[in-house]
Amino acid sequence: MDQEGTKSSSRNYHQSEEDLLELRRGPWTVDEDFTLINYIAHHGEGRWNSLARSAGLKRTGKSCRLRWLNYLRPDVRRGNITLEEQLLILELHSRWGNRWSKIAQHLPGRTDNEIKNYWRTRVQKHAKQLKCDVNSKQFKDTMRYLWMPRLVERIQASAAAPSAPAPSYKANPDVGPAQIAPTYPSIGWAGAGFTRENSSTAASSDSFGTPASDLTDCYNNYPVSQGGNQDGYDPANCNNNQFSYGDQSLTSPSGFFNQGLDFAGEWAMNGGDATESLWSADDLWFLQQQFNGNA
DNA sequence: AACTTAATCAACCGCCATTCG
DNA sequence: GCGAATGGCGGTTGATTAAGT
Repeated sequence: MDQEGTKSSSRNYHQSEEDLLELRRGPWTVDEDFTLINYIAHHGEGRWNSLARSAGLKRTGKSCRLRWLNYLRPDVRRGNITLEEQLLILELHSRWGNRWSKIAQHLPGRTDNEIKNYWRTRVQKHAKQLKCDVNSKQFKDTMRYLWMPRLVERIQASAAAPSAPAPSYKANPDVGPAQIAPTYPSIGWAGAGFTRENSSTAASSDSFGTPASDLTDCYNNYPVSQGGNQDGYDPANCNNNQFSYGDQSLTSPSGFFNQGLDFAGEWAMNGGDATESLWSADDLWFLQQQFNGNA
């Protein structure tokens, strides 16, 4: 068992290891950060417990590792999750579930913790609003046939003309002159002009009504699609003019969400206000009716 | 302005798998 | 081969901040 486990399990019986070593807990100070960064710069990562001791940090190795990986690492991206990242998270989560670390590997600079937080605070919130389980088929269909197309539409609209009304969404949409190549970071957008400095501003909002970045630069840096990866995730489904998910069609198999797609299109035709949350009161009413009628 | 509620996210917890001696 | 140490992961908590009343 690890140090923390030993510590917590013995807490009620005798003086804990934490007390003996006067281990610190809670938020990291600037000095601690500096010490950790400095030590890793000279000695590298790994062997976290001994690293913590050698560096003179009164922290557990776990705590040091977490602080480094989630916050101090130089390639950690901070700031709002972009539309593309949201789309990717939804897509990958539909494939792998709560495999946060695995999902994070496909979002350069994002940590599993950040993605996990995003999912819990944003996605699960909407499941709650819809009074359905986040793992239910209904909610998954909502994501796949309504939510993700909206994201795609917003990405396309932003790329085509950031200030113009968004085009209506259609299954197998023809993007037009924007010619975005919606490949995923897992297969190549890593780094390409996509840094902390240029990525996250509060210029617009995401599909949940939370701030998102100005995406124009990101599209310009999309690489040409490459082949499928080892996880069986085939980005070839995304060519230069279309965005589709696997089955090439965004028509719900049951027809359950086709109406939803229609109103998503209307939503877009009405301008898709950048400050609007994903679900308006009408949307919620509509979806709840759908759930109640189809549950 | 004061208070309450909601949202966010850094940090911790506990478990499991792997590595090490 | 075995037990301890360590690393890694997903789940949860709690402090802080923002928004609403």
